[in-house]
Amino acid sequence: MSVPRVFLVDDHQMFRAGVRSELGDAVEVVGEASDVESAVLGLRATDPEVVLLDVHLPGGGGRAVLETMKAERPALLFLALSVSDAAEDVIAVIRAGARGYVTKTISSDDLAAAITRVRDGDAVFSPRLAGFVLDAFSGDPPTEVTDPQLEQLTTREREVMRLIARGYTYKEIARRLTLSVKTVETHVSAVLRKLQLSSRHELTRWATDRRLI
Amino acid sequence: MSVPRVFLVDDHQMFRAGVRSELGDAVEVVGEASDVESAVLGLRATDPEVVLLDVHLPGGGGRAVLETMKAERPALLFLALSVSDAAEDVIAVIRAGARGYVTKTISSDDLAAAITRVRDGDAVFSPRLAGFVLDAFSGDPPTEVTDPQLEQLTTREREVMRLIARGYTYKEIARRLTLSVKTVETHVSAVLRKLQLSSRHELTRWATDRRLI
DNA sequence: CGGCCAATCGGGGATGTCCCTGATCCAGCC
DNA sequence: GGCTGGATCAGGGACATCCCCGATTGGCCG
Repeated sequence: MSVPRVFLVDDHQMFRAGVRSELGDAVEVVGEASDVESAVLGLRATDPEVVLLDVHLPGGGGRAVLETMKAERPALLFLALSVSDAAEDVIAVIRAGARGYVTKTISSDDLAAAITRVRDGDAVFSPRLAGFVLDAFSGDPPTEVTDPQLEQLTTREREVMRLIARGYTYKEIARRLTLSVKTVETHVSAVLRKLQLSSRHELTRWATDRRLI
Repeated sequence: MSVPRVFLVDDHQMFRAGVRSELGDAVEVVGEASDVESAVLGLRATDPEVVLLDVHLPGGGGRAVLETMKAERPALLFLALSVSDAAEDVIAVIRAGARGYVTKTISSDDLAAAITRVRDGDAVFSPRLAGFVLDAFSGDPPTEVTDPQLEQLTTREREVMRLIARGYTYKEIARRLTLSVKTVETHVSAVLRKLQLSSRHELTRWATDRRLI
């Protein structure tokens, strides 16, 4: 069994050095990059089996790399890597086609095992994430808080509201939730009307005041 | 000149490995830890000059380590290290006694230089952070910050930038400053280009982090 | 004087935002 | 079966945002 050929994408030079140093024998690092553009160029020029992909990346985030490459190289396997264990980050990157998601607290042994398993076709998740990942793909959203204002909103409207408050465009939200832009517009209108607000900027402030983001 | 004796505190094993691997000759790593408790124990048992301290740490955060140790070992120098460049994080850890703050996007050369400078008594900050850190501690003089990013902006651009970050539309800003909408557009474009941002939403976040609103 | 730059304004165009009307599908309820 | 409400989508329009191109004025400096 040969070691997996891996491409590293992470904007932290120190972290990339750690991966090379700790996984030296367990994987073969065929290239690395620190932003979206150089990642795409590097992936085109090399032939890795697994891409270790940081989620937070200058130039568009890890999803940008994923979406660009999966069209031209569908066989490429992505293992997402992040400091964040937020459900949205996980779900978004999995929806975009990643075959696994681990946090940066992972040990070198576990990371080597995760890379190998992804190379062999498995999906891999950090233990803490496994639960709600399955939850998100086969169940209804977890319990919501009971805020009199928030209660007026349907669950779908609440999802859209959070993304709006974070500055995502309608188009981005549509892609993220697998909806049409028009449906997003409908939900946004409903949210603004129910909360008696008049723009996404006011909504951002409203959500920030309530610590919803 | 001997190399600095360094103690690493970071919950990412991979990152610690990166530091050891990249800074191998420039520093002497006398110990490391991945959480608050073992950091305190390790620091008592060793004699480092500089502690490289992650801000987000299981068991109470980097501040917990700082506050525990500065009582029993006041001469210990702390260089805070974080993925975050948010003003709150920086200010809190500096208040607690850290002598510097760098983000994890730092290169190995810069990190080695930063550690040595802290060992020699300097305070070190990532370029992007230097401005508002000084601002936050230099007290009342509302002198414009010496932020390299902010300095690129002309006075008029700064006025427009503040209003944009507060959510005013171009039309409202034009009326308020007695300008044409087109002039406002010009200024906004210049601000976004100079700060390398791509939308008013990002600008809002940028300004909020820097306490400019 | 000639060059540079901050500040001001315009045309035109590509998107993004927000609202209006109207439509279909499905689930629960009386 | 009829009714209601949640979720989905479409067309069209008004306006906002952001970019490209351009222009003029005034001040400062070598």
